[in-house]
Amino acid sequence: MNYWLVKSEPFKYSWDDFVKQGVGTWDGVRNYQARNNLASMKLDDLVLFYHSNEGLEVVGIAKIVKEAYPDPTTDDNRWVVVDLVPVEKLPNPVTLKAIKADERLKDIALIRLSRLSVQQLKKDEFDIILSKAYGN
DNA sequence: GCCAACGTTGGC
DNA sequence: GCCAACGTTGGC
Repeated sequence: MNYWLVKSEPFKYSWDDFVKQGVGTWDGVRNYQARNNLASMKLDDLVLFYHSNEGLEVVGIAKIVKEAYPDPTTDDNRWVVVDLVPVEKLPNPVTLKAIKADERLKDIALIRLSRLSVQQLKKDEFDIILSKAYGN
């Protein structure tokens, strides 16, 4: 089982849009590193949903329901998408600020590679973020 | 709205 | 194959 974090700008595609839709296709990735991560996602992997630009916080958990297949929004066969479904909205969103403030999360891609839109998380990092979401 | 970080493109 | 120029992302 792997753990991931994806970023979306809420005014384009927010967590609420995602929930309304039920199944979300993660399309439009045009970056090789992000694409490679998409291609590595396995069924039932868990994915944190982060709002970039506005909100700047992890808002929910999703999971993979369909592994990588060619991106239907382009003819270019280099790009792939995955399908996700919402699992749960976090009771307390975890802000970028809170993540930055945690010594144990210093090295996660969200901080180190802030521009990467699809990132892998270690289980530890995933658990730390969730503990903040469910703790007080 | 600015700017840093980083990926991509294209000339040589 | 290097590197400058440029575009994009995303935090502030």
